[in-house]
Amino acid sequence: MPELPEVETTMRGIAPYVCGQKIRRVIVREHRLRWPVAKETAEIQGRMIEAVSRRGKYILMQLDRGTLIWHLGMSGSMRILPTATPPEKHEHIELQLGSGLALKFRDPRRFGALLYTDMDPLQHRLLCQLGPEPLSQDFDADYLYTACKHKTAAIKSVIMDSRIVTGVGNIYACESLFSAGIKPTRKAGRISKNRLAILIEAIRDTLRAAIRHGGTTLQDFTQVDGNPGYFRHSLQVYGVKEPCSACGTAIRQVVQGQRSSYFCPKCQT
DNA sequence: AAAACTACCTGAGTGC
DNA sequence: TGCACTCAGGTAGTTT
Repeated sequence: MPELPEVETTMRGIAPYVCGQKIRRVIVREHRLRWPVAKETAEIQGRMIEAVSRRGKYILMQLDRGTLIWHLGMSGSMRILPTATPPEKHEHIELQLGSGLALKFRDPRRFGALLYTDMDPLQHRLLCQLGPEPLSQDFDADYLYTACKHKTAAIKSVIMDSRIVTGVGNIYACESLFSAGIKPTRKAGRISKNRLAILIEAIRDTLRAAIRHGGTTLQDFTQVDGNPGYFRHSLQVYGVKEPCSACGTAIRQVVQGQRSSYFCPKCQT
């Protein structure tokens, strides 16, 4: 499931193949994604891709004029393949490049998106409300303590709120809370600043480790070369059937805000 | 104001 | 074998 590490892996994977390339042709086989594919994509033929970056779970593709904004949704992935490769099922969008290679976007569940803006993409209405990047210095204990203060919501829903901090989804929220020894259902306003500082480091460490492993593949996600992400083998609680690796207690699964949370009832308080 | 819930979607897995 | 059903989750928008 594409969270920050999967998006980062994808962005790094495509960058060497798309930066400096001219967009020769755009094919949109299915417009009905989370939002209809931006109509401007019909007019970007001939433009140059100058840079690729990431903000939260969005991939920004800066052109010589305008910016493409991609989101992988829940099942999106990107591949770089020879243009002549026959499209796979659910391969909705293809950017054919001057190199003879093509960027191919596949998304079975169509929760992804391709948007376009002529303005500063960070001011786009979907991006302007995003909180700090979890790997940046802005995300520190003072910030999180202030954000959590007086909140009665569970800490897990707080760190999954993209306005508080961006890029943390269900899997990495569960894993980070396990690393920090904090129960996902604990009320955010009832956690000390010291423990929040530990949680911040746990989030950073978890995300960085996942990026090193090429992300987590449960079903659809693939790296740009088609390989899965290998962080699945490092998961401590998410979807884990075995007892806790630290203390041997059975991992518990509870539903929180329509999402499954996994935690060790002994290690996490 | 904040928290909880809903809709969007397909494929994998389960049980009969 | 096949059908009906449940579950998975990112996030904008709606309701409580």
